[in-house]
Amino acid sequence: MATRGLSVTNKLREAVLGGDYAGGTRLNEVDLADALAVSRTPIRAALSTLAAEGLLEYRPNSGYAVKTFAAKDIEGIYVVRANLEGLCARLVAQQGLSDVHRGLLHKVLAESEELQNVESWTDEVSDLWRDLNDRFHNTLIEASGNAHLAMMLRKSRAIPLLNQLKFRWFDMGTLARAHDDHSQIFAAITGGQVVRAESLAEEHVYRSGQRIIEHWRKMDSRKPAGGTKARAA
Amino acid sequence: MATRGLSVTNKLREAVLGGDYAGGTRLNEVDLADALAVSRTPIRAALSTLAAEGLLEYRPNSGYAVKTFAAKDIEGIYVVRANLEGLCARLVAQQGLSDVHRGLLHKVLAESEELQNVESWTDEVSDLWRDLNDRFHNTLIEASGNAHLAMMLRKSRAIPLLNQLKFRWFDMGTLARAHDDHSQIFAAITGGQVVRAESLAEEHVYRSGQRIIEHWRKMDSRKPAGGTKARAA
DNA sequence: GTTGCTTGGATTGCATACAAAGAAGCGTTG
DNA sequence: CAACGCTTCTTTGTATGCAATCCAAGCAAC
Repeated sequence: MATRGLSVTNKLREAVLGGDYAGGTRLNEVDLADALAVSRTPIRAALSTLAAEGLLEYRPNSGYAVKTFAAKDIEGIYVVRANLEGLCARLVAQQGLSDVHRGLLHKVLAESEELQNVESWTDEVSDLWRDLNDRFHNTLIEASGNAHLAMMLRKSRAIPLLNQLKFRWFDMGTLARAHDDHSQIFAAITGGQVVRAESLAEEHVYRSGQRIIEHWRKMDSRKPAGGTKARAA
Repeated sequence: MATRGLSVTNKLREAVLGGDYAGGTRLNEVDLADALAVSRTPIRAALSTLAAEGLLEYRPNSGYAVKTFAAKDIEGIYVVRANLEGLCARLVAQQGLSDVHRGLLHKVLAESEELQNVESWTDEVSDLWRDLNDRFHNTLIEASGNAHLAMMLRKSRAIPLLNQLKFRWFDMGTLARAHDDHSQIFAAITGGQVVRAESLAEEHVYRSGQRIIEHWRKMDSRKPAGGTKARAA
């Protein structure tokens, strides 16, 4: 990492996305500075950046706090994301895939296919799938060639706490369905079925959103806490 | 404004969006600090925020520069924005309008109707229309009740230099068409015509995007400059 | 003429001291 | 007992000095 500011920004972002801090946690500048062994200056730079990214909330003269997301917020985010992923698939289907991107997707699908053979859903499998899933979606985004769309989707996928939850609750059946979705989307794209690619992708994201919201609600109901103070990262 | 940091952020944002700096202009911290009569600290805060918002580009140890947008970028942004505005109209049509929002939209449309009677397209009329247009779209966004969608659309509409150009090239015919679009979208929404509302809104934005891209290309071709140094705001 | 190195100036990165705003506790007063 | 105002303490906001980095100009060697 080039500068401390960037390094801190990345560390903090990861911590927030990974769920190290509960929603609403206030982030104290000096505590963070001590914990990360830098001065307040790079900390403040990082905080302002993350606030602009929408991960933190800022109140003048009061500081930064981890943004809280109610189930309704997650719902709103997924409505948008589904739409954008649909758009993305449509664009790619229209333009066609480059050899490189086709190769990448093919590889992802092959590895996913292999993953179907494991017996049970462990945390390790969960991490493997998360990686494959990310690669699939990221490749599509890159293939769309639309930088702005890429930025929007990145923001729509960066939600505090979510990484903690993501895929932990999967089972082999859900995995099979998700993999099948990916295969179908890929087929629609290579077959130039523009409309089908769009609606498949949209539906794919929408459905996974529904599952996430469900689990988010459960988490929400058993988590009364607010305004806790942050501990060191 | 509560803090200097926020004040500077807003001033700078306005300056960038308003086209005070050419694309690629490097923003020197001490110059800005002098010009705005504050120290470098709030300037740096503002710059990092605006970079996270996507208005500036940051290079470690080298500073911030106004992001440049090629016509192709504008095209990409408008593809996304059209899709999102379509989604927004669909959501509103699904949920129905509250009395307040219906009233606001009605008022906007009435004022737009009146604006049709002016004889020629002056800068003053342009500003009036910009206000009406913003109010129409912002009201729809608010009526959607989706904060994330609102954020995405805000980002899709905040493009450096664009405010300078926007609507200046309109004529009475274009105005009539835009106003008619708004009326039809409103009618579709109040009539619960969900699909129609979506495609009308999408098409409305897409078309205006086409015009903007056209004018952007013209601007681009007669603007060879790069890397100019910033003057005081 | 071109390539590579060196050096000086300009600019950003970071730490720290001090100022100012906000929040919590405490005592007073009705 | 409640409410108000004061005080004090915590935390953020700002300025500034110094260190680190980068960039360009000049020079030397090929």
